[in-house]
Amino acid sequence: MNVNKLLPAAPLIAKLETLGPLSADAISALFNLPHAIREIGRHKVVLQESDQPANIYLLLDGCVVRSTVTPNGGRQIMSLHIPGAVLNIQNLFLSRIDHTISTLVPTTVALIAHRDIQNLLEAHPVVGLRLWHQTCIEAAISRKWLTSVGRRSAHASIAHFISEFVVRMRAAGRCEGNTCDFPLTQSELGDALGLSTVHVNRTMKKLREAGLVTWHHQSLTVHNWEGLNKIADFDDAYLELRQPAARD
Amino acid sequence: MNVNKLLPAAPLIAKLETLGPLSADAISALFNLPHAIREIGRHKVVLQESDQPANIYLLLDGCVVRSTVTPNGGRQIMSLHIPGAVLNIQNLFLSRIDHTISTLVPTTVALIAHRDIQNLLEAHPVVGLRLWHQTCIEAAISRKWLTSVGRRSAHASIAHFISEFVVRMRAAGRCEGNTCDFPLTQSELGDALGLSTVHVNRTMKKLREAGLVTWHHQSLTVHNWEGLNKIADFDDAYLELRQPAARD
DNA sequence: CGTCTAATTGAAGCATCTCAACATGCGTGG
DNA sequence: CCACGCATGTTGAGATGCTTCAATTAGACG
Repeated sequence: MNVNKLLPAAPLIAKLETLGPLSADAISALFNLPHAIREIGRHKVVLQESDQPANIYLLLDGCVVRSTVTPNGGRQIMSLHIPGAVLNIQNLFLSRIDHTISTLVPTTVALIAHRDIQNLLEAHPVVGLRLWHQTCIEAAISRKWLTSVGRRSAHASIAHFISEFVVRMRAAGRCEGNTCDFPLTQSELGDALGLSTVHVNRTMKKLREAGLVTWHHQSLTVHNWEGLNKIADFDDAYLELRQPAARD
Repeated sequence: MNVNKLLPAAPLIAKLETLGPLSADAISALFNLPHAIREIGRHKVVLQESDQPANIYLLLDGCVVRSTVTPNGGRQIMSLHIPGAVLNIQNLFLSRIDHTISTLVPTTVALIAHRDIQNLLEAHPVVGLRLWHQTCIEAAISRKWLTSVGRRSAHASIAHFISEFVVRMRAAGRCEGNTCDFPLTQSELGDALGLSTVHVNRTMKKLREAGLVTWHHQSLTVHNWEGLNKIADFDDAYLELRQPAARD
């Protein structure tokens, strides 16, 4: 554990602060968490099904997905995470994980001991509330994915995925205009949406021909945001990216 | 708000206690929450998309689902809740809800003001941790559903749904032997799994003919638990119903 | 250059859907 | 107590969105 250098917690803090204020003390406590940094290559496993990780993993840079494999060989990607995400906060409560977490691109994570997180949460309960809030937002994202996979056509499903991804990347300051990195392959996009690679390819072709998006070499550009959102039935409210919680 | 009668919190407390111990003080605080009871008929809306509920809803009896409707008229059910569930704990953080919560059968809920929950969480932080834990388990359930809808055949998908439902009902003490109430219609089961009513019907017929389950008049019996679990690829570990959290 | 991964396209098959008809059961009003 | 209506379940037949298999192209990288 590196207890001398500060934790590069800026992406996490930025994310938590979109959810509500954090005291200077809490922020300082986050920066001073003991931690180890781990660099992981592209398409490597971070945590494996049935692991009982002794640490909490904070995503600093890169991109990871949760996935499982079914007996017939199919793979389902269940969520995607960009920097600032805490990958296994559930391991504060659950001992095992029931899925695999793996990288899409070269990725950097920080490992933080359960004990240190627990101490921080006791000293700064507001951090726990922000992290719980984040858990709730991820649950909302998961529900949207379920709706895509269950009830939307391949076109709408892919359009929704792209819309959500771009909005999240923009909120994380990782989008230039209408262009951002897009770290998935067509095969991985299919695994996220319950589609075959072939069908993803054909459907993307139509979206491209309709002038909505282009996608080359891991870089994606949206040319017609409103058109894309419309066929996606996309509304970013569930991502809770702006408004301070109003209450009736 | 009824501040005189005790909140019938037994199902909630039983559920939270499967996750870890609660102090007698915390339990007493739960029983003494000010609340209002609301009885709701079958197939009624409890909370509607874009509502900003002023209360937290605790499910005391009955059964509810979260769902949304897509522009093409499809409906996706994203989760199902049995007594003991807190239906909108996310409204402690998020002002609006992005889906509809509706009853499957006649249902009783308790309404508790945000302020009273917040006070309780400040006085008994362990209750917050248990509820957060529960949020994480619901997220795990949601990931399993996504896997079913995205990558499993209709047979496996329905078998998985039934397996999970029966295990959850049993854990809640609402199962007699291999028989329990099954509050969904075939159409609703289809909406949960992204299938048409017709296909649910045909698939159920095959499961019945294979001697796995019978289902009549809202009552379901599993005749071959191992066979059902096998085609479902079902393992109940993600429901976290037994073991106290071991740690490496 | 040769090798590997990812993208692309064609063709055929099938799991699941849609449309449509009919059966069953249950609550309600006459 | 019967008749009707409505929700739910059941079955048939035809249509289709998506899959699978297979082959080819294009880029990236040592």
